[in-house]
Amino acid sequence: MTAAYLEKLNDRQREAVEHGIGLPDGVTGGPLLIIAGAGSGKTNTLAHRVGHLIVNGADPRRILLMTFSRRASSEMARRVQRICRQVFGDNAAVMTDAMAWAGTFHGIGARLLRMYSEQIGLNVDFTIHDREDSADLMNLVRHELGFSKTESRFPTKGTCLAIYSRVVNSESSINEVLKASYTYVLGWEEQLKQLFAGYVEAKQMQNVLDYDDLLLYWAQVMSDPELADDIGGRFDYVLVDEYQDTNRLQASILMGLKPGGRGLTVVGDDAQSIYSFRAATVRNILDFPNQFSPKPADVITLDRNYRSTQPILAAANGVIDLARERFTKNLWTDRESEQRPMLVTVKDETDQANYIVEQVLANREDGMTLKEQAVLFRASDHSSTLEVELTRRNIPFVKFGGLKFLDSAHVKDLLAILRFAQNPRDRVTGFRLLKLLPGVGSQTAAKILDTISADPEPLLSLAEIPRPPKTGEAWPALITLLSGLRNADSGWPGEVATARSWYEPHLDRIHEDANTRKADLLQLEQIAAGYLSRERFLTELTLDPPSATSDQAGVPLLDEDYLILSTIHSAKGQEWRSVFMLNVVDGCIPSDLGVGTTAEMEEERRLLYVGMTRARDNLSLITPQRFFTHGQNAQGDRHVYASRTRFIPVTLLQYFEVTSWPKVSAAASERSARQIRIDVGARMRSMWK
DNA sequence: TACGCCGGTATACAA
DNA sequence: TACCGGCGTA
Repeated sequence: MTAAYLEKLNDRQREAVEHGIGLPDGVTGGPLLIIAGAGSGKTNTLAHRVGHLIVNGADPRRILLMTFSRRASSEMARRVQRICRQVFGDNAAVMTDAMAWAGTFHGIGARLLRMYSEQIGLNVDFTIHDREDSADLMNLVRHELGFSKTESRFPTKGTCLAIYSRVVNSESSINEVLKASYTYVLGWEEQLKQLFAGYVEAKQMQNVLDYDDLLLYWAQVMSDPELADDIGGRFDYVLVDEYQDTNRLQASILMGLKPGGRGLTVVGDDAQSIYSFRAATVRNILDFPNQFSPKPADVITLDRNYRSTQPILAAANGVIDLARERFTKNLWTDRESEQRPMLVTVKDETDQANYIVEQVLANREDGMTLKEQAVLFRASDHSSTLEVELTRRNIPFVKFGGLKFLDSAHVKDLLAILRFAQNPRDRVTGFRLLKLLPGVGSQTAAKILDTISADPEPLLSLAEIPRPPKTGEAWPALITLLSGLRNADSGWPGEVATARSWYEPHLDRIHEDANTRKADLLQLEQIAAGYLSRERFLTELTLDPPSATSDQAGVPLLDEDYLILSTIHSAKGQEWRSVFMLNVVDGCIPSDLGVGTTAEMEEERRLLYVGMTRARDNLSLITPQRFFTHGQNAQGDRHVYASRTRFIPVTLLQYFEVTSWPKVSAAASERSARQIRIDVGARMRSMWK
């Protein structure tokens, strides 16, 4: 019996889907590595494998499926269901809804840690710090230890956290990390050790975990043979997507879950490894097969690309061919096209924006919707000029990546109320909340938090301490609010509205533009309504923040047509008919910040490759001759004259249609710039003669 | 001790 | 630019 859905796969894909399934007596197959190039049907193949497992009798509750983001996770679930429907009909949803263990590494980690909290001595009500909270806590400890007043400058909170995070995620020593990436702080090694010890202690006292803890605690749990057996025994199959972007800690967890590799499948593409700043290491995927003995993992390579036209692929292959180290083969396709990708020179960022608007509208005239087109860039702020132009021309767009809704102060304030109610030992949150009151600064807040955290019921003791001077009526109002939240008076999600109505007067007092911010708070309240409980809301919002300003359900924009703006990182796994890449110049790609080592440079090259391989039919790389930069060095804001990215040397130009825009006026404007019509300088000088 | 002002300096991408 | 620490004032 051959299922119909298998017929649509190519031989390699089918091999990957069927690997180890249908063995006698329900024996689970050995470890499998699928090397899947860009556009090779990776998601589809993995979804088919999961679907095929379920169709062949695997228990969906015992499948662990880890993806890179929740967006990827829900896309996967959708496809699995579609596949299962071909066999189970309308009952398919019952099977796929039972796939409770699909999510990100961090999300799954958080769930398991809550489940096993008692066994590992963790309070089940732990809250999770996002990056900013973690940095703030690091800063508190940094102050306590007196490192903020050192003679020569101690690294900032952000740098400290970055170092700490890398040490944890790469499973290496501080010394190794400093030598590799932070040589300029090598002199602070001892102090950093002290700081990190204090940071870890503070987190434990306050019952908070940071992102890294979710993996670190999980890995620690897996080092206990009994617990490892118990957790690993929950799952017959473990599948991991985007394995090239996992770090050593994640690999350790995986090996703990399935030491022999039975039922283990990982999928990835070393040419698309772009997350080393999060300590991801391409070695994970390269070394995967030989982790197992006596027989290494089977490897299946998917190198047929179904996405891009041949000329686009030729150009992308040309770029990645120049990489120092390569492991995967070139991709191939039979999608012929006459149209080579464009390499367009424009005068500056304004012209870059104008060119894109013109092309996007022209494409739409030709029947391509805005949603089928995307503009990609290296760093979030590269799109600002374009955003202004799109807004001016009334072209709707949604931006992925970069600064998010959740990062704005007023949203964090409102969340702080809920988080403090959930975990009143969280000092960072407590500080944020208390400092909203008039007349309360760091000193007063610290005293209050010191006092109440000594009590087994901090929120109850808050009501008993003397009212801090200068707080007026704001103090009893806060007490009422928090005790209401503690007793769950308004229930969920009603308490979000309660918190909001408490916060709004403070918002008015603190911010000039209170009204625009209030709209965000209403939106947050809507989002909250989609979650089952306060704990779920806070956890999932922290682990998987909306990746775009309009990423939430219920926003009318989702029904409309809009252009996609995205960082290259956020564009991972996606595709569009037409792709524009901004600022394909040295200084942007490669970023002038990230070119310290060869490894970093190579990652920048892969980043360009990832961006280019998102395109199906049209690809335009744009190189402004000059672009605006701010404050990266002593000169501050200034224009920089740019040249084409070093990743496209002259030898690769054959793959592109090289042109400039606007066609006519480029030469003309250059002429007029050279021709001086009035000598202003001379006039100024003559004023004083 | 809260808070606004000022000058120096870091450093994107993101679960 | 945006943040951070230091300083002066209420």
